[in-house]
Amino acid sequence: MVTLADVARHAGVSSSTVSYVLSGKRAISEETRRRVERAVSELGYHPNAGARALAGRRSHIVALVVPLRADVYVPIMMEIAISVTVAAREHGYDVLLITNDEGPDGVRRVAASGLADGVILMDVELGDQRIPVLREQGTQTALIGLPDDPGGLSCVDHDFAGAGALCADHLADLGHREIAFIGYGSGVYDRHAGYAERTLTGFRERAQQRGLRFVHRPCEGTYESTAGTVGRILADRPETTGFVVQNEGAIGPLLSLLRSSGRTVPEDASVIALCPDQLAEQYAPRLTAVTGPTKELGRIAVDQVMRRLAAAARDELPDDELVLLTPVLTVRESTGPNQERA
Amino acid sequence: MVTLADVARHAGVSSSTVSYVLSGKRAISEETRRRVERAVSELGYHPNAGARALAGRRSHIVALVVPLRADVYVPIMMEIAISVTVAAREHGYDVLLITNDEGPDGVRRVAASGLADGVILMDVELGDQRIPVLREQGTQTALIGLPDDPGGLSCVDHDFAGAGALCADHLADLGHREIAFIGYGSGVYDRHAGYAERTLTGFRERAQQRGLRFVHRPCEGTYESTAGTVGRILADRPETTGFVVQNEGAIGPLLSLLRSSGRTVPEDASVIALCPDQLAEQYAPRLTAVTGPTKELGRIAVDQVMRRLAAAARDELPDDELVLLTPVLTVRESTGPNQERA
DNA sequence: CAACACTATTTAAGCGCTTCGACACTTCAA
DNA sequence: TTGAAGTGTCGAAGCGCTTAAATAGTGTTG
Repeated sequence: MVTLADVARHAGVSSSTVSYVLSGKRAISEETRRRVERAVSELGYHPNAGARALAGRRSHIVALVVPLRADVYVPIMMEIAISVTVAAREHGYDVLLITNDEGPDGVRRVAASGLADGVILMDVELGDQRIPVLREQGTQTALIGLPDDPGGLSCVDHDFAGAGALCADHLADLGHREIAFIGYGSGVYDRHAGYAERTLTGFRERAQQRGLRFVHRPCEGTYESTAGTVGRILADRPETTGFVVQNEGAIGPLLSLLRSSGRTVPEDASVIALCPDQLAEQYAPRLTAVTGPTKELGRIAVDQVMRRLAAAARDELPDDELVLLTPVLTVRESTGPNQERA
Repeated sequence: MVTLADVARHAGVSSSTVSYVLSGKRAISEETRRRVERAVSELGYHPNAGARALAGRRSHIVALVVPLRADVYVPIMMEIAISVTVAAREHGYDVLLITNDEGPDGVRRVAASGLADGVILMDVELGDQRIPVLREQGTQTALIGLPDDPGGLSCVDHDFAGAGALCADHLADLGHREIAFIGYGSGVYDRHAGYAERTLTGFRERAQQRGLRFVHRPCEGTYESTAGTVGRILADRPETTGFVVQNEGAIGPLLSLLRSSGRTVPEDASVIALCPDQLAEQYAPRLTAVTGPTKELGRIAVDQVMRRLAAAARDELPDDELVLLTPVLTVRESTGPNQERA
């Protein structure tokens, strides 16, 4: 193993000089810098992470806490995880993956041991148990999601309420008056997952403003469950011409069911999905969809943690930031004017 | 911050005694052990990770290298990542997430800095550049996937060849003679992704043994691409009654296209998918599918790394293990006897 | 030209833990 | 009764790095 001292000897300087060259925390002459850099690359030196963490009181690691649950669309989680990792690397940080099965203890362990300098929490629930732990540890934290009380933390999330409103507006603009909102399984609403509630609230408020009649139906996302839900909607409210789907698993079944009930999309029924564009493109017809910039979520969360860390290093009190990303409506082939009213 | 020394003082012993209580590496009297344990919990002590890594020359971290590419079914990657993380925790290890955009350098950095004690590589390609790096660093490594030369490494993977053979057998048993294999995009085959090639080889060999005629068609997995591919198959080989799909994105389109070409599944055409059961259940009709135990992959990879680490700690040469997990065929509603031949 | 400021480098003191060897004490066979 | 072996605890030396303080060298200024 090559150490700082080896590099120093090889370059003919003291080891602190090497350290300063590497960290840039002190002025170093051009000549010395070059000698050190040559020694570093000739010896293939990589600073020992443990020693660096111990002496520098910084691990250069952020922990990313991911949910174990699979009731959210998994590719999104992965996309966030990857964008967090890539963004963290740009700050010289690595990412530790923590699953939520340890609960608040996992977060405490990682923060208290100094394993991670900061924490990014995904899938935040209202009244999340991990938040008080992080607050009391004084760990720099960013949430992907919105808690009830974001004091002392930075947050970033999609503007789900705005996304819901966008759906309502689009269907209203097309002349639809009778809408069905097919949501996540009831478990998701039971645990007050913010994204589900906020989407629904945003949709509901705008729907009321625009004079839409609508029902919200939770749906587990399996074929059976969707068949039951959609069947009941079509039976009870045959006038329904607009469908909003938030549960990715329900999209395929919904389209099949509409077709087999004799309805053509978009002539007889309009379908708008709250899902990533990639998924929306996979169906026939391609789906009009509302989505937010997922990769940005990860990147912004990392930036927030880094800013907090930098402030704390200067002994300042970090700002609590709150960023909501604007959702985008992409009109494709699954929505059209309400023919009934023509 | 609470340190070992604080705990020692509070318990009235020396700090080495506390260390031995915690590590169990030396005999400690019942009485002392209890006093120390009480002090630990009263003070809320968590050993400093950096110091532990430095002194013990073990970071208690394994790196998991995930692909950036999205051409494999992402939920599987996530499932593996999570099972790795959970399994690692059971050994007292944490997981560092590394994306492949750093290439071999990422792996080198993490290994050479002692940030990770071991590495788990996903999405291994034939002739993978990261493998020689790991070998020369002497890092304990497990691969999820099979490289061309697994010397000095442990490997675990699904038995994709077996999975391909299982598909051929099932269709042959049902009397199908003219099969289309709808694979991944051609890029996947171009980079010699092992899983794609091995599935195809396993299928091809068994198909030949069983006297099946078949074509293999790469397919990007979008609706358009699948429509083109399937359209050509139906036009060129109208006798085709069996379909094997490996690209998850192509499943939905394939089913739609068969339906709109007037073919009923499974009466007129049998479809068998190489995909997770959860996905197979989502379609109508539910798909007969071949899949392997994904969670096991992560767990076994972790076990392999831990065994290698333990052997290396005893100054032994770790065994190279190679585990192939047997795939399982689940017959559902999308396959049936070939009616043409009746 | 002394006094000073400024720059570049070194010295040395830890960071909090693990672990080796030493030591005190007990037990037991010779 | 003594030496050997075993048991439980402690002291101290690092692990490889960062950083404050000291030092040496180099101009600048009154």
